[in-house]
Amino acid sequence: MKAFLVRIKDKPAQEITAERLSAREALQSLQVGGLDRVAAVRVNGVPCDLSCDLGNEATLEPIYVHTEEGLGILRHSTAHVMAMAVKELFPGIKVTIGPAIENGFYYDFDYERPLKEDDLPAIEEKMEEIVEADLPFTRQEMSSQEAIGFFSDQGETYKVELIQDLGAESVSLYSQGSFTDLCRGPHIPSTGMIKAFHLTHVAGAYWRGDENRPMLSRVYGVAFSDPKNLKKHLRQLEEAQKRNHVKLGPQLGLFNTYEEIGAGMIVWHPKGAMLRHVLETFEVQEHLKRGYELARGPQLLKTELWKKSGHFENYRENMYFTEVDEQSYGIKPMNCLAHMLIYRSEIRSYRDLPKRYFELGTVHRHERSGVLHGLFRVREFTQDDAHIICTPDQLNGEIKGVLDFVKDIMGFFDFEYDLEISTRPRKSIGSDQDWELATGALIRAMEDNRLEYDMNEGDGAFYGPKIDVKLKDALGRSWQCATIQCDFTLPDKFDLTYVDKDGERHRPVMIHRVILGAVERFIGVLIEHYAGAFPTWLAPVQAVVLTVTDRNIPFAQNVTKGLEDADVRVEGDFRNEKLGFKVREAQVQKIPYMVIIGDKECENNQVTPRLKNGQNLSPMPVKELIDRIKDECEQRR
RNA sequence: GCCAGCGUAGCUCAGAUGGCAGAGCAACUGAUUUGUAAUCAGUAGGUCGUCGGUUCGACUCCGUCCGCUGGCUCCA
Repeated sequence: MKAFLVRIKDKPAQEITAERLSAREALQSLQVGGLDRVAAVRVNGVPCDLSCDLGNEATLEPIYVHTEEGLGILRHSTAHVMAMAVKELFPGIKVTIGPAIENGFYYDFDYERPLKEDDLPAIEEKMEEIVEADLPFTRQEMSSQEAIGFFSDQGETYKVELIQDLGAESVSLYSQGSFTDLCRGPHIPSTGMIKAFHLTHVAGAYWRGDENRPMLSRVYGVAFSDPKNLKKHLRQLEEAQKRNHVKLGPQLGLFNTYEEIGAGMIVWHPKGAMLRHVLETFEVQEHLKRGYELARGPQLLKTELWKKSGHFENYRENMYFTEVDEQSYGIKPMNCLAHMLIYRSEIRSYRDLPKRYFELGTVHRHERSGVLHGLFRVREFTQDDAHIICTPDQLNGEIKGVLDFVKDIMGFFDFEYDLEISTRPRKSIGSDQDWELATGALIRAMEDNRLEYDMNEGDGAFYGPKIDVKLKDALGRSWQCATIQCDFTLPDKFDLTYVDKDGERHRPVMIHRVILGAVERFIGVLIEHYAGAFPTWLAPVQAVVLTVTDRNIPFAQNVTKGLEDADVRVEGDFRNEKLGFKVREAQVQKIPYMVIIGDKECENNQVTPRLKNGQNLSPMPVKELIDRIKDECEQRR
């Protein structure tokens, strides 16, 4: 018999004498409630199975299945259940990896044919059986060599590869029923804890994300500790779908794509073009306020220049080329080159720096066809791009300035965002020293501004490291918007200089940066953020004048004219229809103000505004409405 | 690019197993003159994404191309 000293975190310890003691037994004797809802347990901070044996002293924290961490474990276990079901249904199929992910789980399989959506019901049915059977998850340790033998015998070559790559002495295996998987764990006690799950979709996925390796079948699913939560989740997905900019955009007359024009090319309809115009005007103002100068380069630049900059060498696959008068030209995928030449067109003094050139620059990039998506990934887009050329001493201050700019704009739109620093990619130019310097500058600026960030190794631009700002769409997918990139190489390649106090020429450094990122993508995020109901200052149509009857048309025309003259973006709906019909249409179009004109209004020379939330304002003179709208525009509400 | 799903009227969608292409909304015409989310009636509208094949016959089956959607390490 041994003595075990156990406690729940922050509670008094209890001594238990036993031959051996599992975490479950300890929790029982510590009288922890709701044990049937405990997915796993932290033992001295390490996540473990409930069945794990404790050492002689242990601080325990139960992980309940409804918590985020508990759900992750439940989902991971559900992935194992799915793998078991799939192996039973498709003999000879190979399992690979199956982690829990945000909002669900997946498992990748290799089979003689790709799995299809039609296969899912059968898999779900089989999973149901496994859950019903309430099979316990059991863990065993095995030496890597033994485990390799074990999986080789089953033909599970991917597992063998994983174990070899791990390079550990021993590995852990988890089994439920006849199914055994290589896994770190922990897992839920038994399959019966899975109260609700649903397989959502299948997709192809390369083994280890590498397109040179086999294409696997990935099955995605969700799992919950309570069927109610599954229903809730599915409802939320439906709600998110209503915000989908790919649907809303064309419905609201903002933009469309045309098969006959080409993939990844957006056509802006009048309302969308107006929205862009408002946003771009705002952008220009915000830049001018912050000491940027406007600049503008052409779409076509000689291929020779792209060779000089390194784009031809490093970015060619993403570029379009054409020939003009037997000269090769490249369509710009970035805006920097013209700005370099603008800088170089004069001798620059240290007194002139920093130079900040801003351009709403339209670029073309050849994105792979499969990644195109609505406004979020397109082949032609406009960046709110700027290049800051400064002395090395100014670099930190300039980066911090841009970070503040980003914070202002994102705060202005009420966006939450994540920050990421990306480091040197395999295909890149420049010396190690410059890369270190540049990466260090980014990290320092982040830390000076006390910002939290993730590291994304090897994902930088070919000419320098970058800070990325990521926003989430309605479905929780994150998209890069703002980015700040340090560049020591282009100033070198273009021999940019400034004359310093010492009278000598020195090399400036450069920052590439965008705030919104691509106007297209940003508008996509905006549409989803506002669910298409834009605030007054952004709304392409701010007001629609609605007549009750034909008698009211002359006055309504006056009102419309008055609003137009005051630069309100207004439309008139004088059709011979019932008011309810016209209100409905304006509502569906999410127009901020409906201006109702009936006999009463005509008599009193007033208008009755109806807000898109359904609220009626009391009748007022047109002037008052104009002031109200103007005020909202000024305050950008 | 690769894997899966999808493409029928301007929009949303029906159209078992191959046998003359349908509805609602929108559009147009007329009636109605309307007070806060759909007034009524009529008319018109389609090379079933493209091109090719199989077949007596293809929206339907096969192939090609075009386009759209989801996904392509959140690491056992």
